[in-house]
Amino acid sequence: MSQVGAYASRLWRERTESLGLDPRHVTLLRLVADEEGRSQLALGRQMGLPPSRMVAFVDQLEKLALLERRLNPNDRRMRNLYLTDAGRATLEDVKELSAAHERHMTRGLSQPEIKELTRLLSKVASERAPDPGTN
Amino acid sequence: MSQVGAYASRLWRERTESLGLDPRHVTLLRLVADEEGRSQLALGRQMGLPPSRMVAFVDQLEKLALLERRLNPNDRRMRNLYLTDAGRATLEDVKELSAAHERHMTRGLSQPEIKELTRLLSKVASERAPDPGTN
DNA sequence: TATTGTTATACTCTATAACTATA
DNA sequence: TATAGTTATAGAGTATAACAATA
Repeated sequence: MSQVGAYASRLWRERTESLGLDPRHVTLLRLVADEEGRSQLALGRQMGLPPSRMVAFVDQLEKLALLERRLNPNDRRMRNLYLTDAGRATLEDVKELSAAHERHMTRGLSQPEIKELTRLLSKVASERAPDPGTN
Repeated sequence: MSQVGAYASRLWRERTESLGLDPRHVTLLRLVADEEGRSQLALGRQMGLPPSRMVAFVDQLEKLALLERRLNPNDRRMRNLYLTDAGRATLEDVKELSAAHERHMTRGLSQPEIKELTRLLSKVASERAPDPGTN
């Protein structure tokens, strides 16, 4: 699982680089799209990033004009994040990239095998315990 | 696949830390055990590490007295690597850790499901060109 | 006084290239 | 001159803590 996962991650990284992004940029874009207007810190917590790291990621995406910070008028300490039109367009590209990636990774499997692999991996993922355990 | 793989890698890292090692230390120990007496550079190439990085890894494992450098008498530029008795003992611990890790990751699956998952992942892995993995 | 976001700082990991000792 | 290994150095990525603005 680790080996195949590492391979999938590496290939995904290479694909995202064709958009000038890295996988975490993509994750952030997706999270912003899920619910626009959330604060930097809230998104950072969801991604497991400390506030100081979020600054850099948001800076980079804002520099690429894919998202923008807007001051929250109700609490002017907060910067809420919104996609730009370019950001939305980039997310469409990401979806194509993602579909191509999945097709590539599973190209040796039949359709039923893909379904079964997905089911088994989901089952493994659902067992995820917060505590690594003594076993 | 990426998600489950990342999770498996993180847990494996945490387990190896209980031995004061990291996953690449373990990989290096295993490679040395596979064939003792190979040179640093040869092992570094196999792990995809440049010579300067190998120095640090071997230094660390030698400091822990898990392996040792011996000058090759035929070509005194070469340092060939050998396990110590402590290194062999540690590899036994690694095997237990590894078995526990596998049991933990697959604890939600039945025995036939484990076999099927292994088969499908192997099939996916076999579709790609070999590349030095991180384990 | 607490919270959001930013900046400063230090630490780790890394690759590259200079260096040594052998060949 | 070439090769195995080492050391020096500089760059990227990171976490932590100090800081400014706002509440």
